[in-house]
Amino acid sequence: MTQEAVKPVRPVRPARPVRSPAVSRRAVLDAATRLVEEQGVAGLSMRKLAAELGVAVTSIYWHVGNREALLDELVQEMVHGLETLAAAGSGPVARVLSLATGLRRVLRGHPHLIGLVNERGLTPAMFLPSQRALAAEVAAAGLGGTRAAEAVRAVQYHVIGFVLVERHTDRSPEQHPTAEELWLAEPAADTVLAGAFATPVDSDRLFTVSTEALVRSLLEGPFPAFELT
Amino acid sequence: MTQEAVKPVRPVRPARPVRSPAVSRRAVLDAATRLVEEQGVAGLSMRKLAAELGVAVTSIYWHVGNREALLDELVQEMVHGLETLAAAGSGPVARVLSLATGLRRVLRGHPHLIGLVNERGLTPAMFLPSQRALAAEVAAAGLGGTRAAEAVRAVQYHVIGFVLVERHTDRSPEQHPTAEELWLAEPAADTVLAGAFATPVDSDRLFTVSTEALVRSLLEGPFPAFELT
DNA sequence: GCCCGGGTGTAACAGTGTTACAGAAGGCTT
DNA sequence: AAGCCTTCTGTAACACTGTTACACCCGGGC
Repeated sequence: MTQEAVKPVRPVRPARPVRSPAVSRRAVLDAATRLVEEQGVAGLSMRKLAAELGVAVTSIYWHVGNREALLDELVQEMVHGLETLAAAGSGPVARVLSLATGLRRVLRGHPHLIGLVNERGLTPAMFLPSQRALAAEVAAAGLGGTRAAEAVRAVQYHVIGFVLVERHTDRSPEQHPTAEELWLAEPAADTVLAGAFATPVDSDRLFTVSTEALVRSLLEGPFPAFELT
Repeated sequence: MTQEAVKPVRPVRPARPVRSPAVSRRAVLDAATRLVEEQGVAGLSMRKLAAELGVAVTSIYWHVGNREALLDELVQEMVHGLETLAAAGSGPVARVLSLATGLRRVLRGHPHLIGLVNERGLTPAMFLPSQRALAAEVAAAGLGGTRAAEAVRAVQYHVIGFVLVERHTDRSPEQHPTAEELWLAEPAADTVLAGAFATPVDSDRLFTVSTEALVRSLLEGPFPAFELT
């Protein structure tokens, strides 16, 4: 009963390849990664994948079990790529900032997968390595206990949220009126301000400014360091 | 050529109802809203919608034209619901904070649509009303020009990003290890810190803390007010 | 020889969005 | 009154999706 295994939907390990297989699990994952990066998650269909590899659909299912499982695997691989993040610079604020920008850089490298990670509730696992690094820096800044945990989480939410937002605003075909056009259309009281809003968003700068503001306030904020519990 | 209109895929305005229609555009939109709120965006299928209304699929298409157009319409209606946001409280920080929490409240009221808005690149249009309100408060705080625009956008990105993140972490069935479990599993150096991380996230508090930190830093930050350009 | 089991293929099922086409039914013009 | 035109609905299909029941091939162990 414990190991019925009438139909091994997914091989735990291929043991030895008795026959030279037409595709390998690795090849399926690689092709899937390529497809996702080219056409997005919605562009990944099992039949397209099979055709790409010159193989029947069922082979794909044999190797990865499922579309969902396939995506899970892709996500896992990306999460493992997040474990090599280290702070740099001098001073807590600068070091936390370097972690944040590093996070954003990696996340933007996988624009299609980051949404999947979030949808699967894998965000905590994904951020654990960087969470430890962040926690170390925050502790070095003199924070501890609840305050420290809040600061770390605040930075995490800010970074992933920022990337989630800009992931779409990047490639929006500017359907419907842009904020810039809207500001120009209606005569505003403050023309200087309207002009500032009429310029498109500089994501990099906006990220730096907002993150630095957040981090600085969290670390050197109005709450004195001796208030820890 | 300008108005071929061989097949009016979508009626600009129903003029007069020549015959008592089996469904109205309004009814379709309402049923769609209900379906989306119950089963999420993926749960909205044209056939389900038609069955729900006791009508053939083509009628749906006649009234709303498209699934994409239908979703566009739902999004539009939500966006219009965002136009009644006003700042409250005294002091720029408190007033901006009230706007931010108001935004979050409204967004959380439409958890399924907020992702759509972002995917459609409608975020700018969606945030225009609150953007004006935010701009007014930021200006009252003494900021202007580029600095003001950056501050406003930083708050916007922070709020929508936060909601995007918590939208999923809310209803994640805690598959895979939770961050809390991960922190408890591995023996950490700082047990107090680990304990703090082992407690689940209090979204409301985290939002308040992080947003206040961000806003305070943006408005009263290290950049003096006379540095405007 | 036989069989077992890993790996592949054919063909189907149910579901999706979308549309070509045929109608029905009221208001309008002739 | 006859006819047409617009509005609206229904039937049936197309192409596509994820998934699976089933047959098949083929190398290794007995």
